[in-house]
This record gives sequence, structure tokens and C-alpha cells, in this order.
Amino acid sequence: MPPYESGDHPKQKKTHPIMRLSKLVGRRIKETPKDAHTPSHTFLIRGGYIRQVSAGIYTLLPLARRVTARICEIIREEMNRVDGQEVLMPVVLPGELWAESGRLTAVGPELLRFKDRNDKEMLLGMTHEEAVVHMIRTEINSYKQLPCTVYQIQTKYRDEARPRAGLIRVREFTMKDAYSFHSSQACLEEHYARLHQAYTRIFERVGLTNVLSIESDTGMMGGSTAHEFMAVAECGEDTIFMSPDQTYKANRDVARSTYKVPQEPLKPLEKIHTPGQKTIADVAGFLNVPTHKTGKAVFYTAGDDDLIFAMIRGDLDVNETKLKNHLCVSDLKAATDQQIRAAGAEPGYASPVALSGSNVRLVVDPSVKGNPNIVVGANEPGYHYLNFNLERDADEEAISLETVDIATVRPGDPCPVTGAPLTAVRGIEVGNIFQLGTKYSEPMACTYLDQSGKSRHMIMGCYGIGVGRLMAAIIEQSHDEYGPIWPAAVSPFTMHMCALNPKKAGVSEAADQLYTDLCSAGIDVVYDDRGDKAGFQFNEADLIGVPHRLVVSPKTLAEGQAEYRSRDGKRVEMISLDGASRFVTNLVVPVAPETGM
RNA sequence: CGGGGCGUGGCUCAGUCUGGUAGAGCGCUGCGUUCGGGACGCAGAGAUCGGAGGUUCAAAUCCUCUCGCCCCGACCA
Repeated sequence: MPPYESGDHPKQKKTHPIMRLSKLVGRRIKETPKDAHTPSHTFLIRGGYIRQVSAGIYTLLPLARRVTARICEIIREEMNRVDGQEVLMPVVLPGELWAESGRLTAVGPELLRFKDRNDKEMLLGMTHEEAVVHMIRTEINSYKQLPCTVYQIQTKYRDEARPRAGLIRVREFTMKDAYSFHSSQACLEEHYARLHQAYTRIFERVGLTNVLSIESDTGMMGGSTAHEFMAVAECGEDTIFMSPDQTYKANRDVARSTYKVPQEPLKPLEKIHTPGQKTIADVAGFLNVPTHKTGKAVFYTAGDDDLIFAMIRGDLDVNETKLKNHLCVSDLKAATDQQIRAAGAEPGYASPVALSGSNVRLVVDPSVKGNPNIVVGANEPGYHYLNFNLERDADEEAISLETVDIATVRPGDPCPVTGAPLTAVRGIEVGNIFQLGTKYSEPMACTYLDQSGKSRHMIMGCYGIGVGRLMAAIIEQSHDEYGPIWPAAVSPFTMHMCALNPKKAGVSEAADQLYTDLCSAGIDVVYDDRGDKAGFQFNEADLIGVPHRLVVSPKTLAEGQAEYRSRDGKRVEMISLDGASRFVTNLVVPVAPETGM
């Protein structure tokens, strides 16, 4: 290779990306790999988009990289429109930074930690609050610089216990994460609303057709208000409850319902012999009462603290996420029989009645609180109480008693807003937004001086989108039995061109010419120049999933034409080769992004 | 972390129960014939059967240990 002349930098050379299928890295696979069980996983593998390297760790081949690049461009445009500034923070972070926020110890094995050569504790970033605070607290120190929003598109690593379904749940992934900094809660809330709109636009523009914005659990991120954006899909891991008119939508972990309590006169507490009846179903059957007239006792331990006695209506189940959030603990374990007995309760016959004096934390769901005359255990093997009434019969002097919603909502339960029966759908979490408040700025001393010269903690928001997961979600919502049907905005190519029988007179010349014309017109074309049988080429085209296809063959060439077909099969027509460039250009008039907010 | 399943050419699998020198289809290379919804013929290349021990004259196959991957659950910004 001769040295470059002065001014002849390689970057300045016009490069022609390889768009011939004969040269594209990544082959199509005819058979479904045994590991693939969902449409997106199957087609990403079969179409030559991704390859697994390890559990939850994938290589993106050129086709997938083209898709994610287009997704990232849309995200960038929308983030820039809400005043985001792109940055890039490290993947490898020092443990000490996470010690500042407390998450070094608070986060479990999901955080991958390791030592560097100097025996210093390091970690792979699973999210970047600490890193961004480290950046902002040194760059921003005046109210005049607020609000400010930065974002990055960066690799994250989470040591997931169980990766699954291809790109839906992985260990290493690319994420767009944004962080905003404010001097007031009102400013945060205003910006949060703007980001909510930006997210809605992003998911529309990438071609998702069914995305729900729902109330979500704030989990380990902390903070108060949070929303998740859920792409509705069968293979989704999350369950969303919503009212038929969608005025109420919430993740199962925060979904509420209203359980009516009957009005009836209180009857006297009565102990009754119930030998061997330890489960709700047993007791209800034995005493011939409906399960919703019983009380269920569930015991947990949190850390090394006292026993948690969760009490809920017999037909309902405790939602452990709700309970954890109420107790502000991250690990909740089912208590052992010994622990239950040590607290003065009897497994299978546990009761809040005779717990006096024991160090039990009693958490009662509202479904029990006003519910009159229910059946509960008697803290004595083989005995229950009839006509238990919480306010009257639980000894509030001796035990702490909290009433808080800890129920798991079921499909058909009444909506807390409209009262209509809630329905459940499955969804893939493609994005989320959080109002963090000062959860990180306080412990990490991220402050600014306000107008009066007083030092204050910045108020933060954070906003994430999983890029690879988004690509998979798009396939989940747009595919047929043959492959993906890419929305034009994110398709790896605009046009898929086939040359049938290229050795026949003039075909390959005409196809090459068309390919060149389209490329010159700025169209992203992938050209199947391999000369395989028609059916083979068509099946591969479907498996790649480009929304438009042109075919040149001896048959079409005889008429000076090419055949156009849309991937969804809704449009098929012959076009003249002369006017092909114009036809295609008209076909793919880009959807201009909306302007303004 | 509990429960289940699977590791045999690049891919999908058979062979394992009942030990006897490793197979098929797809894919790949070459030649020829075909050519509008996954063509055909001929000739080839390619696997120390996940790994390590052990039993045996002989191990893909039996035993022990181990690693990896998938699924269900638990967990999960």
C-alpha cells in the first residue's frame, strides 16, 4: 500500500458499503435453532442478524448493526430535541464511586465486580447514576447552569441470573441512558413530562405499534414517580393490568384494586376445632365459608430483623414487591416454621389474635382491615377463630400494626379508578423514566449554589431505553411466518433487489445497472447477486425482512421492467427499469420528524 | 438459587437403554444440468462425540466429577 498523499486521508475517501448479498457477513439459516423460542429470537438468528457468544451475550452482525444504528439515530434526534447533550461514560468504574452512593453493597450479584492489577475493586456499569453524578458535580455548580440533561448510548453489563429469549433479556447490552439535573421538583416534573413525550415519539418512529406507558415500581433505582414503556408482546416478561378504556395501566408490581368489604354486624369471636385444616382451601371447605371470608397469614423475614406477619384476605396473594417497598428492604425470605413458632405463632393456624408481646411486625392488607367476621387461625394447632374483626380482636397495644396495600391484583379485579374489571397483557419493557429526586445527589454531594448563594442538592431524573431489546420488540410486533417485516424507519436496507437467472442474456447487466442507479440515487439497497433459484432468493429476502423488493429476471427484462413487491405482500406491480429510481424514491419518502414540542 | 432438559462436522438431529473402529439432512468446495417461492446429478472437504478421571480387550454409549447452554420458577435500573 502506498503511503497516503498529503491531504489524502483515508477518512475522506468515498467508501462504498458492501451491499451485495454475496459479500454480506452473516448467513441465513433454514432451520430454527433449538435455542430460539420466540419470533424475534428465531428471526434474528435465522436471518443472520445476531449470534450468541455466551449466555445473554451476543454479537451483532452487519444487518443487526444497521438496524440498531438507525434506532440510535432516531433516539439521538429525539434526545437532542429535548435539550439532551450526548456524552460517553466508562463501562468500567471504580468501586469507590459506587461506595459513595451505597450501591456497592446494596446491589447484589447482578453487579459484576472484579479487581484490577493493583487489587483495586472495579465493576462493570449496569447503569450510570454514579458516573454521571461524578461528572456533573464537577462541571455544574451554579443554578445558572441548570437544568441540564446528558445522555449516552453505551454498553451496560448486568450479571443476570437467567438471560432468556435472545435479545429480550441479556447480560451485556446497549442502552441509551439519560440523566437530568434540576434546581426544583417542579422543573424535574416539567422535564419528565417532556421526556415522556419524547419517548412516545421514539417508539412511534421506530415503528412499534402498541406501546403502553404505565406506572411502575421504582425498584433499586429509588425515587418516587416512575413509568415504564411496555411493548405489548406475548413473550414479554412483565404483566400489565389495565382498565378496558386504558385510563388505568400499571405493572403488576404496583397495580392496585379496590376490594369491597361487606357491611354486616360484628359477631362474637368464637374458637372452633379445625383438625388438619391448614390451608385456606381446607379451612374454607371445612367450615363452608367462601375464601374471601378468611384471612391468610404469610410470614417473612427481612434481613436479620424481626418476623414480618403479612395478613391478607384468603383468596388474595401477597405481592412481595409491594411488601418489600413498604418495608424498605431488598431481600424478603419466607420464614421457617421454627421462626414462626419462636414468635409465638403456629404455622398453619397463625393468628394476629394471641400474638401479644411478641416482636412481630404485622402488615395488614386493606382487604382484611374492615372485613367483618372472617376466619383466621387461633395460634393453636387444630383451631381457628370465627368472626375475627381486625380492629376489635388484634391486640394493637402489643404489636405494631400497619395497614398497607400488599395484594397481587388478579385479572377481573375492579380497576381502582373506573371500577371496571382489569385485564392483563404481557409486555416487553423497552424504556423507563424515573424521578430520582436527591437519591444520588445527596449521598454523593452533587450540589450547586442557588440565587442566594446557598448550597443545594440537585434534583435528578433518569431515562433509559434498551436498544437491542427495542430491536427485538419491533420484530415481536411486526413479523409473519417467514421473517421480520421491518418498519421502513429502522430496516437495515430500504430495498432488496433480486436478479433471477443472472446468466441469461442481459439480466445481470440490467440488474447491476439498476443496483448502481439506486445506489446513486441514495437508496440503501441490498442486492442478491448470487444467482440462486427464485424461491431460495425470495425466502431469504423474506427472512431479512426489508420492506420493499425489486426483481429483475429474463421475464421482466423482456418488457424492460422489474417487479416490485412490498414485504407485506399488499402491493405488487411491474415498473419500468428506466423509471425505477424515481419509483423507489417516491416509494420511500421519509417521514419527516415532527417539529417542535 | 431450586426444578427439568440438552451437549455428537457450521446448523438441525439419529446413534447412548442393550459397549465392538461415527451417521443422515441442510450448509460448504469443484464440475455439469436446471432456473419465478428453499432444484438435481457426480466428485469432495469437514467431528479425537463439551472436558477430566475411572471401569473394560474395547467407551459417543457404563460410573464419578466437572464445564457449558436452554426451559420453568425465584431474582431483576
